[in-house]
Amino acid sequence: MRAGERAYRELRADIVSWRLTPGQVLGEVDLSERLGISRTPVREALSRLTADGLTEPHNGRGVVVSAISAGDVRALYELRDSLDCRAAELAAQRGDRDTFRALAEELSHAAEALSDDPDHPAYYELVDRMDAEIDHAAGNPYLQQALANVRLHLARVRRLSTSNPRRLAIAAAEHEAIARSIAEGDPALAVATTRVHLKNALGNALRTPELAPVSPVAS
Amino acid sequence: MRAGERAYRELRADIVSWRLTPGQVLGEVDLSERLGISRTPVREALSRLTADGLTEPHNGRGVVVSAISAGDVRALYELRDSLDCRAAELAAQRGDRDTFRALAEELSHAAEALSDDPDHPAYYELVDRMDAEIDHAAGNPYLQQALANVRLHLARVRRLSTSNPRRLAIAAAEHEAIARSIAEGDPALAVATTRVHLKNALGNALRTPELAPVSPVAS
DNA sequence: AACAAGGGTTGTGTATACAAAAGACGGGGA
DNA sequence: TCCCCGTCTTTTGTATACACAACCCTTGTT
Repeated sequence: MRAGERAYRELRADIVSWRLTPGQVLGEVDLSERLGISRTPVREALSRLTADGLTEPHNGRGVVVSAISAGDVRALYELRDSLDCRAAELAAQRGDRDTFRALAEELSHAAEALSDDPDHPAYYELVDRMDAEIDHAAGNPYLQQALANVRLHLARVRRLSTSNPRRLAIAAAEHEAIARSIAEGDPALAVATTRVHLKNALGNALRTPELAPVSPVAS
Repeated sequence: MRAGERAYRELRADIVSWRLTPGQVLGEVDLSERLGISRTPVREALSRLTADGLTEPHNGRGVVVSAISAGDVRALYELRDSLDCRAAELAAQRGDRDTFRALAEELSHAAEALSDDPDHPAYYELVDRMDAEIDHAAGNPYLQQALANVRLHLARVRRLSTSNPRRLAIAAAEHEAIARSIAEGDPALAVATTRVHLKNALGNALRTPELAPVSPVAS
């Protein structure tokens, strides 16, 4: 694989998983030595990260990992509400009903899988698959790209949120409701179920204590 | 100014203004010679353009200017509807009423300015200012960035659309209605007026004959 | 002792050289 | 005559070298 691509994915994973914390300065020389590649692909990776909003230019000198505050989470959910509701609405109009019926069925059995694994990878894989199916059903590449960007930032928040089994069980039921409303081809209901889910998800995300109340200046 | 930044803006302007047409292959060496800079900043500019969606990787070999079809315009307006309506809604909740009252007043007098200039720069400047005020009032940087991306693509379409004075006069009235609903602090009305405007704007944009009916493969 | 000026150090922006990979073209064989 | 394979060219991907700018530390002066 191309070195620049590898560097980008590695750094992105480090940021999303909070191995790199906000305020961390990313110098080109440091990274090129740490990753064993030259500065050129490192520069490419850093400019892509900055375009994604995961890093910010730092006083004209390098880039730093962006902070993410409770206000950012609210703003992200505001945008996500617009995008997810529209995607669900379109999916209900255009999607394949059997696909979403099958997803709803799987989600109804997800409660058992929740207690199996400590990090619940099977559940998150299922949610990711549903997101992908909604994207595909909406059939709108611009909407899809905007959603991908929002999900990137939200993945960062999710790694911080406490994923207690109780909330996950409720979330699974909410996802099932969304899938069923899409399967029934009911756009208005798809919007409503999505909105309900996002309202609860935001409430849960804001319960994260590690979130800075306001965007802190990286010191 | 940095050479990469200049190259990016120049190429972006060329694409948006259709001086570079879809399918045009952008080679790094060609561009570096044409712009009088080395390949390094050219590469940066091209990767940013590709991230914006204005260019696409071409068979693993360089990039080409993206095509934009009637389907793309529909998809863009689907996304724009979600984003603009939400922005107008938030602006109606959070915005400064006097600002939008003043904008509405200016727009009500825009009809006269429409006949003055062949390309109507004063009118478009006013619309851009209103967009900026809505962005500011919404106070959501993520929404703002998503909107900027959509507007970039729509600017490309607008350069192709026939801007007949009749349509522009109607559009000005629609914008005035949006500004007034925001000034009155009525979120639901702001959404409604925005949606009306977008519906008409889409109809006008789709009347552009140069738009490929489906996304053509660049030959 | 504090502040300012200057030099050194560090890091980015750009250019260029080198390497690698992916078509294009031609030759040879069936 | 057509197809396949090898080589060749062209273009991208990566490395490195150089130039310039910003910060920091030191030193001298007030």
